[in-house]
Amino acid sequence: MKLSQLFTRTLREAPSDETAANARLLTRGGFVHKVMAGVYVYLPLGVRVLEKINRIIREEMNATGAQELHMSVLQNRATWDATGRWDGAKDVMYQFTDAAGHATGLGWTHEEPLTELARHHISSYKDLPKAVYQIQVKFRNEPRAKSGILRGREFLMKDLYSFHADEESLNGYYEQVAQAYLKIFSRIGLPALRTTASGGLFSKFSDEFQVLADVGEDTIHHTEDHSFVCNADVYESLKESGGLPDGELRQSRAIEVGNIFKLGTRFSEALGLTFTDRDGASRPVIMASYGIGPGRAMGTVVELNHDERGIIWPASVAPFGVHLVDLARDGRAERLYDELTESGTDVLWDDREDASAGEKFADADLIGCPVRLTVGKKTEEGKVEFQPRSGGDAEVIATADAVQRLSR
RNA sequence: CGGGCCGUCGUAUACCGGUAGUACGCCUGCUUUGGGAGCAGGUAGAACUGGUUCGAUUCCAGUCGGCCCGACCA
Repeated sequence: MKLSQLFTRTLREAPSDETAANARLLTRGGFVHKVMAGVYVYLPLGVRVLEKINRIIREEMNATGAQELHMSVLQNRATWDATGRWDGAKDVMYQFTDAAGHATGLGWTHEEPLTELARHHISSYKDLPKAVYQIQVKFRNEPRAKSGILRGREFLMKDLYSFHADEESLNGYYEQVAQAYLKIFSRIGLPALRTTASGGLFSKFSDEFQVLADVGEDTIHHTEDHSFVCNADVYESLKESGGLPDGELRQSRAIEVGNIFKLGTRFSEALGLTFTDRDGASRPVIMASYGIGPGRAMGTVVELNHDERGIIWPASVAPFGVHLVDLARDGRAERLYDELTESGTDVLWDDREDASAGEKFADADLIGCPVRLTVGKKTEEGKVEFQPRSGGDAEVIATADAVQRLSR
């Protein structure tokens, strides 16, 4: 990608009304654009990051045997009346009447429509277990959007739903997904803590995945080594029942990047999702749901990985692997760009004629690709300056070595 | 939804009851190129409505909008 062709440009200063680091840096770098409170456009650079996050999620979800589908955003009232949640959700769900007079809503979660859908495809114990997921936009009329892209009214969610004939199957898959979640966050570069939370519907507890950060809106209690972590909802009841480990627990703010939840038969019973068991009896399907917010994960990565000059993306989710600063504009950078591209490395080539060296370096720091390569008049023929964004000394190496190092 | 702060060119800011200025951006020309270049010229702005006033961008009220704290967040 040539920087001269990029749709967006960077801003020298952040909008004065944004205080969250993720909003300030993502806006300055041209990753996102705020339309209104809690509603952000993802610009080309932002989409590249999101797509890398989503690819990781898909790989790990597919590895559990789950299959991707794509639900509708428009939902009808009848589905929601089956569980009584049409009225119950009226504060959070965008509801309206369409031109034909039908009560319609925008999806803020998909348990009801997904359960209804599953009735068409699950009717026997032989059809179980099954798991499907989507990466979809969700709408929630949040009373207070906040913290840049961390809490919006329109946001992406990966939601996975699993269907089981018995609890043993449910518990086994639930644990499998918990492990997949830890793997996903690790690959994204987020040190997520599996956190005991209130169970709500079916089981005593659910699991949240929390990343320590001061901008987080959750409070968690944990041992120093994080071998035990619980959220504020269950802290008191664990304390009363002696469920806490010995010793002093720390209290920290954290961002919830994922949540997994056993639903039991709440939705299957309400919507008539049953299966016929071996003995011929009709039983409700046992369900669980599992969510990750890819946009929130992206914002969390920025919160954890930046300095005063800009973002420092982990290689796994960086918009480009390499930011190639071309100060010489004599064809050498272009040859390097071609070589790197052919070897499978994503390169953002700053080929601008009218930008100063300082501006190019500043933009490279701001956009935050993990490696900056510089070709300038000072650079010897056949050499290139290699500078990791995360810090450390710049080194001048042969272009061939740079290509080899980056293609690994 | 309660509380607080705030709305001035695209962005960041200044000033002022009477003419809206600066920097960056953007456009033109020339000169520049290893840490946000220089010169010259140009472009573009007071959220909306009402009130006070001879006169309001400025003061007052309402509306709309943004941020922060809290409540809320299957």
